[in-house]
Amino acid sequence: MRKEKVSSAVIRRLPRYYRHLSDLHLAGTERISSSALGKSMGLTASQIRQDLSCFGEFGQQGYGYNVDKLRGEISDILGMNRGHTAIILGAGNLGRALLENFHFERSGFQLTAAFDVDSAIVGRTLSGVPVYHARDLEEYLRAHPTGMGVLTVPRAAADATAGRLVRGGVKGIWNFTNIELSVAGSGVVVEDVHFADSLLSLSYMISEAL
Amino acid sequence: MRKEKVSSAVIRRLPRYYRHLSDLHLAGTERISSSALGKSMGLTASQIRQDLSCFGEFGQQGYGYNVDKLRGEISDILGMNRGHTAIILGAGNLGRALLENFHFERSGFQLTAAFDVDSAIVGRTLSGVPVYHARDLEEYLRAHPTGMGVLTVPRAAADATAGRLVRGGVKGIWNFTNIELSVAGSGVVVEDVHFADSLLSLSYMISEAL
DNA sequence: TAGATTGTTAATCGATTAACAATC
DNA sequence: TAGATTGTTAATCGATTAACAATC
Repeated sequence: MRKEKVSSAVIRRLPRYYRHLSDLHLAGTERISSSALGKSMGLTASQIRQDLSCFGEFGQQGYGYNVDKLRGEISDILGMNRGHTAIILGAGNLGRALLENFHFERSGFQLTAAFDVDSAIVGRTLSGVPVYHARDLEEYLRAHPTGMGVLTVPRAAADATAGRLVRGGVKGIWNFTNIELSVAGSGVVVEDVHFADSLLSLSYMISEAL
Repeated sequence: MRKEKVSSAVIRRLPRYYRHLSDLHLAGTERISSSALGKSMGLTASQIRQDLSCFGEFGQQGYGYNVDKLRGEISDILGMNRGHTAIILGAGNLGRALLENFHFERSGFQLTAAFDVDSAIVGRTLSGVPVYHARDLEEYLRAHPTGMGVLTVPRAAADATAGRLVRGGVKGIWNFTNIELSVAGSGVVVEDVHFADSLLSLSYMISEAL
């Protein structure tokens, strides 16, 4: 029974399902039951069946799930085959690390451009991606409608840059700056990667264990 | 009423409280009520009071909370003042970006060393942190007991390196590799930063919005 | 004193788990 | 056919929200 509104707990598990199914497929596994998958992922079989039932019926009684078929279904659900485009804002250390090492295309995103203000890199091409001056962002977005912006600018420029992205029509922002963006209500979705928050959670858990 | 076992939902919110209270303090705000803090963070006042009550009583009826005092209490709860030490495993692009740009000390961690196998950087000092050869990890950990390891090695080396860290006595691993480490049950806590999972969640949300 | 706001107990809501008829 | 396993409904568990006496 499909759901119209899927809870964020379920959405957070979808990429994990995708990753585990990809690994299983790579290892040559053809089919798997919810209970076997649950055991390998540390979830209950019930939860897996309940999660999948938000999106449709992908299994077969008495058999389980075809690994590659389910992997494909989940990649569709995640929107990995929609040809999303992305640009990077801020080609400093972190932006460059993502640009040069992260495989955007494996998540279904095509990285089309990077923007910075440093004249030492503006005009160059890094890992096949052209670097433009940040002042030309609006012009670029008009000519090349873009789905998502990776925000790796310095803290001070974060909110202003996010606003420019939103006005330029992006649908989502992958936010690596350690502030909470004030673009709420604009219809744009923001996914935060807060390193500091993550580290502090770890600090808590380490400290508790002592 | 203090709790012995605090839920992970609460733990995830603590760093946000810390960040907001720090901003408020910087902005000169001396006191704040749970309802005002809730409004600015998008939480209910009830939730904030419920969360804090896991750790003690920090407010005053009719007044609210002293911003700087509460900030200090939360930093203690998070273990920010325990002098945790950390090392980085893998000084590639991402490891270097963290090494050179992330302020570990602001989260209470002292970064004492980095490890890599690349002879071009082994022996050098990056941002004040010495880079040793990965083969010397065990020797280092014996001489310098370390609280936490930042795992930024290539995927293929991830699980083996995690095992060496655990046997070397670290209490936690900050895992940037996109695999799930098999160190469960060792008493070591693992905090995952799965870029690809995060991006796929964003992909889902962008795709839904269309 | 009157108003504000806490910490805590009770009520509600949502997510996870268990149970089971349907069926491959 | 018999065994396995699904999708779904019901039961349980936990987290969030509401209410309120206590008190600054």
